[in-house]
Amino acid sequence: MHDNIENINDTVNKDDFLKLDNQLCFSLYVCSKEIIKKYKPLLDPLGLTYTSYITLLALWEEDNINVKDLGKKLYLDSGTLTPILKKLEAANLVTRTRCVTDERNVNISLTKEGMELKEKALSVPNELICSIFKDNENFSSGIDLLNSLHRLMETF
Amino acid sequence: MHDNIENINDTVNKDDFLKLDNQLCFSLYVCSKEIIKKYKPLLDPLGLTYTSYITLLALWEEDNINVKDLGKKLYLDSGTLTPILKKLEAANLVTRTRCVTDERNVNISLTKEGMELKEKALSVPNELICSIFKDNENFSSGIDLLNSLHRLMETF
DNA sequence: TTTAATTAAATTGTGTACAATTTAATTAAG
DNA sequence: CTTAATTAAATTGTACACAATTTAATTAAA
Repeated sequence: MHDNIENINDTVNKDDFLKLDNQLCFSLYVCSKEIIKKYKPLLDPLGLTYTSYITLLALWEEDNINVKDLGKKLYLDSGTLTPILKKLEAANLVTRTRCVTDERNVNISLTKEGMELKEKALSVPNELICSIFKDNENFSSGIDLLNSLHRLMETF
Repeated sequence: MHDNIENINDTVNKDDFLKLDNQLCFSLYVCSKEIIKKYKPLLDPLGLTYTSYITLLALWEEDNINVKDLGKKLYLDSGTLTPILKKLEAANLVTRTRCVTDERNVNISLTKEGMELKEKALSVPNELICSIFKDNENFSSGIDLLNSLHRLMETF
């Protein structure tokens, strides 16, 4: 590993590495936040935050899933999910029930309202993309780029 | 704009768009969080969080900058920055002083300790990259990819 | 100039994130 | 079988992140 550090230093000035725009994470961090802000006007009418939206996305893909598996899909732990799921329950979009065969698990299921909300949410991805890109030329390359990035990250 | 929506629907099923892995933002959001977690063991010894680290990065690039301009660089508002800057001040890394010519502005300057911390932080970017990538082959393409993505986002 | 509008920070309130701990249930080991 | 280890959620505590409001200072307009 030390060899690799040396390799990088051969070609790039160490000081440049601290430059904000060279930071691997900073770009991701800013892009992510900026896009999440773009979701807000689209999700507000549905009564959803970004986090509750992706939670429902996961449930629309796979209903009746426990908190642990949901967290694995969303890369969120119970500390984040539990309060969000309680709010979704209070909004009558999901139910939270202890699993009868293993009382440690809590199963999350969509209610009729939760399922119906999907129809309203169908337009969100397109609206988001329209609000980001002027035209759709860049779109597929953008998605490919991000997916490959995501796969790369999963090798962590 | 409606034309563009139609174009997308011609090629991609509307329902597929809701699939989590097709989500533009979700990939960014997860990658960003995962990398920030990777910073933690590197920043803990310096007594920094990720946000205070990028704040110092900005100051190491440009010292003696007011909160507004710092926020523009970091894409953070005063609601986030003020508490962080107060903590950095309490840690003796920066000073916060009202600008004499315009008392509305607060100038942030590095202390001697704040400047010296940069030397310790020089190794962080390399260490981070080593902890993410097994080898450094993918590195420059990764940075290019993210920089182009970032530039794209700045056209919002 | 005296008020009105603008601007920069700070403050307030809400909503994540996540580490660490706790609680309760299940499984494994002796 | 009974205790020990493990597991899943929930809880607790800390730290952002940002919208909206407030406060104080500056600038613009009447």
